[in-house]
Amino acid sequence: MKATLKQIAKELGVSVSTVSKSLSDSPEISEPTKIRIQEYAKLHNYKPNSIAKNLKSRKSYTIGVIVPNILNPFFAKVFTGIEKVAQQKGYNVITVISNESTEKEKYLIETLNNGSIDGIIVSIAEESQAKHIYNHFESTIKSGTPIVMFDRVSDEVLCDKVVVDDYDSAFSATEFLIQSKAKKIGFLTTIDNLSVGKLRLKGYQDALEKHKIPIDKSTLINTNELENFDKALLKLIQSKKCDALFAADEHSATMAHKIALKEGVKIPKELSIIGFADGVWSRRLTPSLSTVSQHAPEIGEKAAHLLIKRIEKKPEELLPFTTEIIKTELRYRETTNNK
Amino acid sequence: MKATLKQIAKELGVSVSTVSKSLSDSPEISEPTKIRIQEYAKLHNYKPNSIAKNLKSRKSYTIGVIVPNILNPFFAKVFTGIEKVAQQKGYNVITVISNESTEKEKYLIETLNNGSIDGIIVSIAEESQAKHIYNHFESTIKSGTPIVMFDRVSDEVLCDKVVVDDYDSAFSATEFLIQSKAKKIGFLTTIDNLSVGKLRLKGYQDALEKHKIPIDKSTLINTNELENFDKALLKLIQSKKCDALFAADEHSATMAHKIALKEGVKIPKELSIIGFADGVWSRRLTPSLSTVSQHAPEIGEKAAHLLIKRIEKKPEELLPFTTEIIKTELRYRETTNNK
DNA sequence: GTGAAAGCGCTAACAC
DNA sequence: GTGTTAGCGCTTTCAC
Repeated sequence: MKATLKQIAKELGVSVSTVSKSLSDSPEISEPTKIRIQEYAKLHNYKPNSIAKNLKSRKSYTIGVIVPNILNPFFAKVFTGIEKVAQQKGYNVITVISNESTEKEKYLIETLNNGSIDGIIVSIAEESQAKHIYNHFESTIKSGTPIVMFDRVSDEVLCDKVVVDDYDSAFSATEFLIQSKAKKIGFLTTIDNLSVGKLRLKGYQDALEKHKIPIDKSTLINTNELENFDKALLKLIQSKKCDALFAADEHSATMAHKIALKEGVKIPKELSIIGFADGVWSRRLTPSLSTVSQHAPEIGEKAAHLLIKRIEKKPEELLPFTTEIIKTELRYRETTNNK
Repeated sequence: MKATLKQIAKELGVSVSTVSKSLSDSPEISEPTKIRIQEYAKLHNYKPNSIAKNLKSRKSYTIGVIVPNILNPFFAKVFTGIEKVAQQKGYNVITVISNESTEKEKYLIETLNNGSIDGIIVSIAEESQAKHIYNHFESTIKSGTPIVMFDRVSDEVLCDKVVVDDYDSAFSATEFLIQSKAKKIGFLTTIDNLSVGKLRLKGYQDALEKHKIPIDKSTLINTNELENFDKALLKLIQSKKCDALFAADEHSATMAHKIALKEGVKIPKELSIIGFADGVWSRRLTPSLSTVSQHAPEIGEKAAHLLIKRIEKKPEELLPFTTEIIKTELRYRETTNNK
């Protein structure tokens, strides 16, 4: 059914190599035969079989992407960036979901690393970060498959990385709250066992310290068990201890928003909220949520560029590993007292 | 670097086929050699090159997925369903984004259909639906690559489909509003040129008709130009003509929510809202949004099952094309007057 | 200018 | 039990 070089060759009474050369417009072949063959190929809708080409070239022109959860709009946005660049550079993207599980992550990376991909872009599963299990990445790299990590990365693995300035942005966001006269700023997180979660907490703490504000542990909610988190948050908001909250992730930010409104707390008059969040939804909330925006598509683009650069480098040139930092942006919306 | 059958064969002084057979545990080979070879392979971390296998078997064990926009949580959720089933059945998923453009859709489907995928799952780009351009799908199917369409499908293309009962659910949702004593129910849509958009409008109209409620065109906002939509919606809400709104898509549903609150309209006392929407965010709004839930992951699972079934069928057995309908569910949250 | 042949890594029918 | 061979579809070197 599908046209192949062989069939075309047979049909036109020439050799396979003549057809191959004609279709790649080689100067070796005479114009008339080239034209004859090209027209025949077009007519029969010939498409070179990419699998055969890949086998020949020992490249798959495919990159594997492992994300913990595509429903998180941050990862979905990063993905659009990856896909865009891959597209431009002629690569396909195979996407798989680790579901935050180390076992699945291991399994996926091993199945991908069998020739079907030229390199991998990954954001580490929560479980792997919590338990510091990274050897599956190391063995993959050792086998010759390059890896680029983004957002959730590990110092223990030598590879290219793309991260956000989590520490700095948490610091600035906290400082912004201080400067807009917040007296007591609470911190909310459900991602305390992630690399990014720790950095955000540190940024918050250091900002308070810089302004000589003592840290009150009772205004810090720090659990990744969502039900307990919600209960603790309700109590904190009912206590009216805080006049501002900094949220390290989407769940805490939106829950703070929701519970405060439910409890009749005026936002931002009585309570300001800033949170890490992506996607259009922070704008859709009423009042709309002030956020730290992570430029997720750029992260994806950068990661794809780094990976493809490493895939396409000549073996002799060695490329030092880099860590790219994408700047965040504070988006002052309606849950903060802006000038 | 990477182990191949050839290398192993050379190293152990046996033939390639002996190695191949040993590794697939063929009974043809004696236990001692099998064990010797298997151990050597494990030691050197041998992995069969899937590209070579695919070339041999003329299958890629990969399915292509074309979505208009992965940032829409509906598509992200469908994707999780596809990925899950693919995973189970040993298939990879190559995901590409048409960005609602016919040209991109055409380009993508053609590049995918070169041997790198065994079949395609697609939700049609808006432009293609608006202009009724479907020949790229037809030619792909004719070339022997099966397609499964979901959500945005076309009667003009013969293939398997998975859809939601858009008409029925719009009908029931409207009827629910009528029964909860709404006097004037407006209709909002920004997806009027999509197949699903038309069905939802029809369901709304027929529900009104059944209850002998005249349709007032001035309460119907129907434009896919978002800025105009928002302006018209603001006017409609300010006019206080309606005491209920049915929204055919996420944008209209959330904008109605946002504008109503901004205008001081009490939800649901003065205005009820039901909308088509997916993802956790409708719950995060205050008041939380009542929705028509589309069971998106199930749609993806079903689509993947249908596609793989068709891919793996023997050529001699013909499989009639089916259209699966996934039931929706009304989620009564806080923007409606529930019993 | 055209074609034969080798080879990418693998499988499998067929010798021996 | 093990090896030889052919072939999946393609590219590319080398002969003619």
